[in-house]
Amino acid sequence: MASARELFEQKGFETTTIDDITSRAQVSKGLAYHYFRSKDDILRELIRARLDELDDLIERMRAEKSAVRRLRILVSQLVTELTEGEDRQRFLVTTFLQKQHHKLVTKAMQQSPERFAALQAEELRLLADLGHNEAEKELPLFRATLQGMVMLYLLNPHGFPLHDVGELFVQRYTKGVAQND
Amino acid sequence: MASARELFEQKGFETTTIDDITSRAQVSKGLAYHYFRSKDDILRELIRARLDELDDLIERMRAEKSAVRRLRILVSQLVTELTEGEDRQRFLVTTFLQKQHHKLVTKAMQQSPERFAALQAEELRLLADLGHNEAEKELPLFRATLQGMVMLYLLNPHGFPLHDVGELFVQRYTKGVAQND
Amino acid sequence: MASARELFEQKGFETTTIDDITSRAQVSKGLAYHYFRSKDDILRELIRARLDELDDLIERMRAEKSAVRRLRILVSQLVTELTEGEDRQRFLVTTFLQKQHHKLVTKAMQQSPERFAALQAEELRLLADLGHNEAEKELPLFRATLQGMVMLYLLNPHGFPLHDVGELFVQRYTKGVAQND
Amino acid sequence: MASARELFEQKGFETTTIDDITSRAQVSKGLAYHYFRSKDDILRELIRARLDELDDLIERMRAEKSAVRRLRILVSQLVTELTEGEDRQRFLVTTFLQKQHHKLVTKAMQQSPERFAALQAEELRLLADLGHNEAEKELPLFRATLQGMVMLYLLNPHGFPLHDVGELFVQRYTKGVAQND
DNA sequence: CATGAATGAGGTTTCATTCAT
DNA sequence: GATGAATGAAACCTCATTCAT
Repeated sequence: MASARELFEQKGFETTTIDDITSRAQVSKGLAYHYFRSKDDILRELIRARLDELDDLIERMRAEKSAVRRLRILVSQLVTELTEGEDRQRFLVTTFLQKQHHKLVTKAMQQSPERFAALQAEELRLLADLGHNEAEKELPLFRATLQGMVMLYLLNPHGFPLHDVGELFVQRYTKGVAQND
Repeated sequence: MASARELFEQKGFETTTIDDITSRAQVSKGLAYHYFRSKDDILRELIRARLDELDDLIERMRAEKSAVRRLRILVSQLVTELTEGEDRQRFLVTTFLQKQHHKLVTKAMQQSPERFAALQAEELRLLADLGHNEAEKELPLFRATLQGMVMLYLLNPHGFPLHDVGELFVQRYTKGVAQND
Repeated sequence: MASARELFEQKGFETTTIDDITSRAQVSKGLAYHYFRSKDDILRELIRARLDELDDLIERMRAEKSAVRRLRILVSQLVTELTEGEDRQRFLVTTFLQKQHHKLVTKAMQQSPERFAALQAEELRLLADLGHNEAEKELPLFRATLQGMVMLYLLNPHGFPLHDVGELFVQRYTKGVAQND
Repeated sequence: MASARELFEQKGFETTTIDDITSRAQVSKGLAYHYFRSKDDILRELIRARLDELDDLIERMRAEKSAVRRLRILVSQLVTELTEGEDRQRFLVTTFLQKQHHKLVTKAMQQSPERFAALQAEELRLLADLGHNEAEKELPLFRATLQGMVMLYLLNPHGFPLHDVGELFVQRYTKGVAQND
């Protein structure tokens, strides 16, 4: 799975062959099919593993009391993931977008829908705690800006001032909130 | 090219075969190679055609005096493109993101770099006219939010209130600006 | 198709590879798939071609007036096919029998069901003309014996006196019938 | 062996995998190779087991005095085997026919050639007792009809009146023979 | 300008068999 | 006896590309 992930990230799913994967992992081609039913199945497992990581983020946000610090957790998670695993994020975004993977992605996401509900709940609570009286209305815009930061960075890493924009984003959403709230 | 575009949008580039394209276009396989050097070449041409469309947007923004209306042009262009050509936008975003297309995309973009400079200039002017004294600093965040709207809509068209968010976005950026400014 | 037929007859369908077929036919593997959708499709076409040959037999029986001579046509057709194309008959019988080919065979047969009706009509007429007042009742036994000759010959060509048994079969069914009827 | 037999009968020998067999039998793949040298070896054993069953038939014919009843034993054995184990018979016939199994079949048959001699002797005695003065000459035709009944039934079970034809066959061969002979 | 037959490298997948445990 | 991870050869099939016509 590690080999597959690295190659998918570097060359894309369709462009990576089973041979690529198994020879990088130093196992036989047959073994791959002993553990995975198909190439698609490998992708499925990778996505599942990725979604599992969300739980950690949710946990950390739940544990933190201060709204401002929760916002910082969210933003710094995003910044870290991007700067440390640019290719990975690129791969994930394109995979989730591509229509031909839609079924596969949907199925993987439905395996634990409560995860997404929990994340959304955390985000709503965050916005409310930051002083928004219409958190539901604000949420999509809030999310859009975060997601857009990801996108613009991925499209042109050197041309997008990720840290600065992140900081600006935090400032904008914490204006008028006591740092220790 | 129309057939290719439709198929790329529906099934993705790698998954679409020359046979798919030519049989949809009701021409022979040989003819495709009479006009295009390779499958990649078809993609190249499609991207070029797409980038040409940017000029129109720039032109319309240049022609409009009111900053608020210019902002509305930008947002409504985005909304229209998304709602009328969801698949197309999805395809474009993924193509631009994917590493294996990077060379191809870069080359297409370098064929007229002034285009992007012009668009950026328009956006800066817009922000300044809307009252931002540090337009350069604001621009990335401004763009991120727009780009993020695109992304969230593409990831889940029915779950993202595109029109509402667009409206909210316009309001936020026009706060304190006279409508006829 | 000729190469495929020969190889299927010699080595069986599953045991014959596309490579076997194309290298015997001295064409590329790709070409086989230009004309046939799959390996199964090749088999389908071969069966169809075989069934077409039935028409010739039916025609010859229709043209002949004498019942005895018609019986001789039927038997000698069987003998000739067996002695001249032992492997071919073996292949056909096993193909028609095998459950995994059932769908394929059924479909091929349904493409012209009138053929089998015509053959059956000819056989009934033959039995009636040979003096059987209950031709319908006799037909299955008549056919069984013919089919059994095929089988026993195929199971052990050198151990089964095909010509003698054929002659005996003709005699038994023409007993009491004037040679010139 | 039971799992193998059932699967071979349903899907054919080549189409059945060792995995199919062992997972149906709920044992490990390794265990299959502990008991059988190869997949072919499993088939070999199955054929041997089948041939052993012939002894029972021979025994029952030897034990019966009345020729007519012996004939009935033979025919009813055939009818029972067909109606109760259609797939099995189909599989056996195709296996014996297929050239690629020839060696294997031949070897299995040579392990007790006396069996076939005994059966043939019984059949000859039967024909003689039924009043045929040239039993040797009649035998192939006699066998052909029986074998043909098997074939026609297997080719189209619902379309072939097995019981009626069996009865007609018995009548024809017992014409003029006292029932208690 | 137009066709489609032809190629062949390379892709995914299957499977009998082996072997360390 | 029993397991199942591991192998690798070989199967079917795909497809971008070429080229004679």
